[in-house]
Amino acid sequence: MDALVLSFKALADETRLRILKLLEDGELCVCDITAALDMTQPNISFHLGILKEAGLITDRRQGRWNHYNLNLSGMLNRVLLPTAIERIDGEKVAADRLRLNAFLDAKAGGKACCNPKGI
Amino acid sequence: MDALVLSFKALADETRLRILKLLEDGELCVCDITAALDMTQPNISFHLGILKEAGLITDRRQGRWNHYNLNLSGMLNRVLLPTAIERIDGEKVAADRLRLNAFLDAKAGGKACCNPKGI
DNA sequence: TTAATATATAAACATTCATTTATGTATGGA
DNA sequence: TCCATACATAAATGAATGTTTATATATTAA
Repeated sequence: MDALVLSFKALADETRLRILKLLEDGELCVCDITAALDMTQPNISFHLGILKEAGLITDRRQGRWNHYNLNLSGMLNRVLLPTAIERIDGEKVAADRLRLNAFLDAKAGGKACCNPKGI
Repeated sequence: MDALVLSFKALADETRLRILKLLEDGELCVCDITAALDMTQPNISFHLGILKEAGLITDRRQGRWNHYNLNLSGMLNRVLLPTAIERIDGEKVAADRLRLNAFLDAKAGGKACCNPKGI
């Protein structure tokens, strides 16, 4: 039962649902998510830690980047993740997408990853 | 998204999962649940309030008794409740069932509802 | 090898949540 | 009408959680 509580606790937070929603379209690194949600990096790392601890996401280290992905393995995750993601919506989610795209564009423009605007 | 967070918050607590598990077999009044979980009555009422607020259970007042039921209406509940209840298990759940049955037997024996042992 | 980048971790603080104790309210029986 | 019962609500406390600020670690580039 503990694992079940851990999963529900991880899902019981708006910030973490917003992160899962972004991951629906594929893996992202911490700086992508930080830019998209417009929050501090340690805060995002904290929430990613909780999602990972609950087994809802996996991480893949590559150099200094840590890429996070949805973990769709296991019966519980295959029920909970689509059920949740399907219902995550609203103004914040739309704004997250806009900021993420702007950030990814800046990255593609050849600038540094976590500081694409050179600030 | 708020309603979704509310649902997950309600499910993210062991005590509330134990209550849902008991309700799987049919409606119960507050004193039944209080006896089964061996907790204080205001604490049980607190948790029932959160489950009701999240729409996971309904209540039916009859005289001085308030009977609570699983609310299986709505797509989200029809996914979440079975998914959760199916996975709620362990020693505490077994002990809850034993205490509940003892309490229901005492009630059937003609004693007062919330104080079947006359203490 | 020095500096910058990406991320994690730690400490401090604020907030939310669970639990207990105490009290209020409504219902039904004596 | 009075009392006991079933439950809810309020206040107080303690524990868990989220957020920020500061710092540490690891990797890459210059």
